[in-house]
Amino acid sequence: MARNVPADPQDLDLAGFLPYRLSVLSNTISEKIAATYRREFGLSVPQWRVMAVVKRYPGISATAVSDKTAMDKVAVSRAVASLIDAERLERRARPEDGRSSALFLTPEGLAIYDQVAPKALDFERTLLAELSVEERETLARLLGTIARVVSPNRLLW
Amino acid sequence: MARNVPADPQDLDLAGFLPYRLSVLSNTISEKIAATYRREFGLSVPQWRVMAVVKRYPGISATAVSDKTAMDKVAVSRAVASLIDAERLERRARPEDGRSSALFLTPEGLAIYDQVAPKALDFERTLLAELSVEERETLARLLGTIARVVSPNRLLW
DNA sequence: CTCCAAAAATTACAGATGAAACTATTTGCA
DNA sequence: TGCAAATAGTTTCATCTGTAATTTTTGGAG
Repeated sequence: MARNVPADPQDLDLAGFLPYRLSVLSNTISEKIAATYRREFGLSVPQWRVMAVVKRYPGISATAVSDKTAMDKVAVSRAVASLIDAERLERRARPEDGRSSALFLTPEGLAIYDQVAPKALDFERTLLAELSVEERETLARLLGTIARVVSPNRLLW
Repeated sequence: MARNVPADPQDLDLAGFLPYRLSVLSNTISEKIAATYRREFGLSVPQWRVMAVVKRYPGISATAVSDKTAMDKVAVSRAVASLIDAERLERRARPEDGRSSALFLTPEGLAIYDQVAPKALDFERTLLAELSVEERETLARLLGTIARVVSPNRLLW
């Protein structure tokens, strides 16, 4: 069997390495949430993110969606195209700027949103169920501090 | 301009939604670390993860690497194949089980590990620089609690 | 005005990824 | 012993993803 070598202080123990733990945790969580709306509505993660942002900011442009979600602009473009194709999103021309367009949920898109959003929030509640209110606030604050270290210019948080 | 619609309690505000924040934060961090070792050593994230685990557990099998890292077995297989090709990893047959094999870092692999690991740890230190020792412990504990909710059967943490 | 750099969005291409099928080996057990 | 089921790992194929190039439109310098 594999031997467990004594830890060198220079050594990187993945199990205790914050970036790694965040990555595994985040991927596991994202995959679980995505599985539900993929199965029920055929939505991908980028598609769902676009829908959530457009719901909150009706008439937003694709570039602004990209800024708000830290998604690649190509990913946004593709998600928007497929959502429009599925008649879940509508694009209207902007009179004041012919380069960009304004995005809105269609009634069908809104109906889907109204089914998915509560499930996502339920899932978050489950995640946080074992933390006290103070612990939740602490977690949010600590993640915020780290986020600001990583991307100081990001406005989202 | 896009209007900011008043928040419905049923609404999902991405900026405050934990799974989303974790995802953006984790992807940003992973990308920053990966950029350094990709540029300097041509290592991908899966490759680096395999190297880190093999360093810690010499002679480990590919399946065990997959379990420890929550990586897909296909991803491990490909990372191992490319690392062997680059002579950074060595595969030895297991006399007791012809299906699996034992993985080791080559001297070159170890030399790379010894250069990358300190940089990764430095990066982690930077991330945590603005947190007190107690806050770091709290963060680790809170993430651990959530991780156990998400995957109770996972042994890693 | 006219021209050109910059911005919004899409397209093209190449590399990464994951599910499912496949091969090889081992194990359990009738 | 013999053989079905399970396990380790690889390959295939279709899809996804990111980078770079392209298109269209705008806005500002001269």
